[in-house]
Amino acid sequence: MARANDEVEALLQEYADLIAITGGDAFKARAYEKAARAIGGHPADVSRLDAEGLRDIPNVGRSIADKVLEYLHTGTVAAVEERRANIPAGVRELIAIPTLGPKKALRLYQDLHISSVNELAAAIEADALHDLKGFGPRTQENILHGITLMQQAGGRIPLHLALETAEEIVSELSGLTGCKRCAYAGSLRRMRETVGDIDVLVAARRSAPFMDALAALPSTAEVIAHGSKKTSIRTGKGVQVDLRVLPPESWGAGLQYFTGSKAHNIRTRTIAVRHGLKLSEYGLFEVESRQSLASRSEEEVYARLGLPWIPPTLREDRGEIQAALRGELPEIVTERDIRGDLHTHTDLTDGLAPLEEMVAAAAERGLAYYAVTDHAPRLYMQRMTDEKILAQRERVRELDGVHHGMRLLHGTELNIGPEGEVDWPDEFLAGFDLCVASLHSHFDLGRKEMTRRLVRACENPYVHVLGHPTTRLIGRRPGVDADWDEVFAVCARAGTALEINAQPDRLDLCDEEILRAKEHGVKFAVDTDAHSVLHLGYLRYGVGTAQRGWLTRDDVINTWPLRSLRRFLSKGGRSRKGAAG
DNA sequence: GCCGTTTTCGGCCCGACTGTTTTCAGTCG
Repeated sequence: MARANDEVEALLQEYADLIAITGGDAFKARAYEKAARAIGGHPADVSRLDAEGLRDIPNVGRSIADKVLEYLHTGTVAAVEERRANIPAGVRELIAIPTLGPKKALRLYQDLHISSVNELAAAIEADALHDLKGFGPRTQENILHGITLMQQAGGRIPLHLALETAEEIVSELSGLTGCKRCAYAGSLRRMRETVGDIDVLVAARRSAPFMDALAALPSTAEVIAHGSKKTSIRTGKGVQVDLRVLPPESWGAGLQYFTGSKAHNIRTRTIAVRHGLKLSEYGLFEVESRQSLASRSEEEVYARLGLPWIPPTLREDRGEIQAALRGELPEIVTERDIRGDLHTHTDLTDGLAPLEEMVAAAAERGLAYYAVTDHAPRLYMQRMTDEKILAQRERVRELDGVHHGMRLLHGTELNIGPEGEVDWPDEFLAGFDLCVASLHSHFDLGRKEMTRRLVRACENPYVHVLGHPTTRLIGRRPGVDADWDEVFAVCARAGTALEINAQPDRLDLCDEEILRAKEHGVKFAVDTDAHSVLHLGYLRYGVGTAQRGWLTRDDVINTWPLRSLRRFLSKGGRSRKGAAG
């Protein structure tokens, strides 16, 4: 089951969208948006809260608390249903298209009765928009481009949604009698940034109970196929799940086979053939005698092929087989290796939780150090001032070491201006323990200007980490265009770390860029960019991405002991920056 | 619709960019 908080968040967000589309009070729409975000990021389960408990959540007042209770008791909210009756669901989908907001969506619906993304694309193709006010050629071009972007992600689910769904199902099926093993496989196990469908494997003698259980789960909206070897369902959120039940003795071979990738498996099967063997999802066999040589565990299968066990995040045929044969597989970084988080927010800017709560939650997770990096003034909407951030620093110093001895660093997330300049003069920047610098505007400079801009920011002696370097949003916005090899080289030289932002819609840098950057000798920081306590749990997605980029502990500065990290942050004494090369 | 307080209502995330509008509306971060 999805968390009730997530369902409520989605419902309130929908209501906010519907208010905006129907031209309702913009502040009211924003109030619902804020409440949606607050509930989504609230650590406690809203389905266990009463009216009073709900109203204790910031930005939730009487009206919204009542609606939440109504939803939890009846499954619907009358006010939302009313608005839904007036606006087809497809109209709301339109505002997911970048550059197309509620106003344009309403105009398209009212004037041309367009109520789906496909209808809109067709209308543009047919030049049906030429008389519509506010829809000039550039606007139409931008809309088409936005639709293309959406469709490129098309059908693929973001990693975190897939992982949450998979874990729920694995947990359900693991509890059934006769279940020897249960795990998810496929691209999800390899931690790809998006996932086409979820593969779940069960090792058991009898398959029927598991097939039936999957089909009967409350989250199952549709049964696509229901057989004895394989059952496929689609969840209410549109995620396809394939379940396969294997005999226990085939577990390892099956897990290896269904984890993929296809290219990796072709390699392993080729090695098998070369040994006169055959590798399938049922085991590794001698061709002549058809005798099974290995199948119970992945380790056994790989070992019989003359290979060490290869972590799933490396199984992309990017040289991992060759490295394994040479005995040179990297010891990839794990979540346990991460000692600190170097990019996080509080409610001083756009985070949801106060400093105290973020710090306490981080300490609970066992971190040894933690950097607070709220937004700098030039992200105007955050209204940061010198006074506010200095007051925060005081408080950070007071809290340093208070929770489980966790050490605190006071930092900020600077904005990289069009020329590569950042907020605040050097004297002021010198007061921070750590500065992340990120792009938040001017995403469409030419490659040359963008490269120069990033290079200048990374050469800044007060910038320690380049935050979400490409600034892509998966399925919504491509990364900025720059000569990344040059940027990476500069980062390596200047001692500026590249962030691997763990927010599941960012995962920025991505795996392939990490591999390239690593070639240049860059260091990395795997950060959650947490805006709520729950986001601290996103670390796993960042670590998965780092693994896919073959990173080891040495490559990732926030696996280091604090003393080593501080040495890195001093950037060779700052003035001598770059000299150590 | 929420919040804070100045208990009864005014202010709320501000500014920039884009495209098309001819003076600004819509969208975004």
